[in-house]
Amino acid sequence: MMVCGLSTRLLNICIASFCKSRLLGKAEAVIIDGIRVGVIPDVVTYNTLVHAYCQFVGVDAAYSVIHRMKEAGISPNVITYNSLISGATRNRLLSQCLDLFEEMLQEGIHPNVWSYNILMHCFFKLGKPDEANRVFQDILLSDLTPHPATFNIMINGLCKNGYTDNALMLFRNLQRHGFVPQLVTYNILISGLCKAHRSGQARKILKDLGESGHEPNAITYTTVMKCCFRSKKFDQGVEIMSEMKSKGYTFDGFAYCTVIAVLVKTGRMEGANAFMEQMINNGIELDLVSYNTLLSMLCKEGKFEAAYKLLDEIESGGLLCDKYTHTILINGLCKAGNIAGAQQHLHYMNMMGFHDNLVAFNCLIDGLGKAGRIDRAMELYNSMEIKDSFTYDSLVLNLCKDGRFLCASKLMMKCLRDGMILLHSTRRALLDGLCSSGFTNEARKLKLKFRLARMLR
DNA sequence: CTAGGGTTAG
Repeated sequence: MMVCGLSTRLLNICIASFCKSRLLGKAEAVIIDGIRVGVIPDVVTYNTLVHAYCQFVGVDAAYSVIHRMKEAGISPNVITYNSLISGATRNRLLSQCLDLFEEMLQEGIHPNVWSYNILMHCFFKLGKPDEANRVFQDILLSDLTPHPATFNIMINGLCKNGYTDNALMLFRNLQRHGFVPQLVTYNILISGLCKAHRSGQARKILKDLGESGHEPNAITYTTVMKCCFRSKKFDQGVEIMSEMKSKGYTFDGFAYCTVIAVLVKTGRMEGANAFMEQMINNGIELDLVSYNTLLSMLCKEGKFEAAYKLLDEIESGGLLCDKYTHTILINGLCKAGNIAGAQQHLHYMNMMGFHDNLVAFNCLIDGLGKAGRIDRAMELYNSMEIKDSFTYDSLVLNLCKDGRFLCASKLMMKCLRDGMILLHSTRRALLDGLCSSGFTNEARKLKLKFRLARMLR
């Protein structure tokens, strides 16, 4: 018996190692081999497998493992279900999350605090902060002991759903009640505040972090670096990067992509190329985001042959191009003046099931407008179900450039009715255009509407 | 079962 238990433990270590390296086939083979020589897999074996399938394949594949474990006479436990629910959350499948939760209760398995943490995270991820808050309150009122992650998930969810102030308030309140923030907590807040354009508060939290005894890690540095770049403090951003290097942090794919993207965006191609080379030489495995970053580099340099080749390379490597990949190429083609190529790729993108990629449509609208084909841009606009302020900005500006101020003005009115306020420069171009072509009344009317819209905001 | 950082358009 003792020997058998030990063997199962060894089996589990072996399975975990294969699963970590995404070698699910090998993990399965080891289980079969083990059974042949009398090593019986236990609930931990199956849970490891369920978790790996959730992460690398999908919840449905993981679910079929559950059938197999039941057949083998092993009952799933709370950890099995937590893995499944967490997998469904990653894939934004809310109804599946709730179904699994229900199923767990029906199986007589008691959810633990992690089950509720995952559920909260799920509600936040799907933009339902009220539901998440209800779960949070339930945890506090129940006899479960909240885990520090419970608070972190709550603070992060509030930030991501636009409730930065509530997140800060919760943070301070918790501190008053003896909650000791972890490094993650600081990272969550710094990121949230940066994204909400509250760099003053972000700096304050960064200072708190420095005084807390925690050492900022690579995630902290990447977050702050991104914040610098967004507020156009490029030198400061690069400085942070070298500080990160000198402290010996691994400069990982996240950090590299942050820096390379900003170098590409600001046209510093030598630097971008140098870092890309460094990233590859350092043996960092390229994932889809890195490939997308590389693609944006090639497009900016006008190397479209290489760009198309990269698409094939991505897919033959087993990755699937996402909406970013398509948008980057379509935008690149537009900016290079190859509208036909952009249209062709948009068509391809639709065929691949990305009809809802608004950013790509906006790129083509802008490209068509800049190429003097504003009527074709309007046609495309009319065929679109969803539009945003980027759509209107491009159209209004290009209509103005074409001298069609009344048409532009009509579109502007539609925006205002929908509660959108366009860029100051766009509004200026339209007002100036209307005035100089004698439509002073129209301009006056529009100005009044702008003022009203501002008041209603 | 473990929350946090990276890629797209005006």
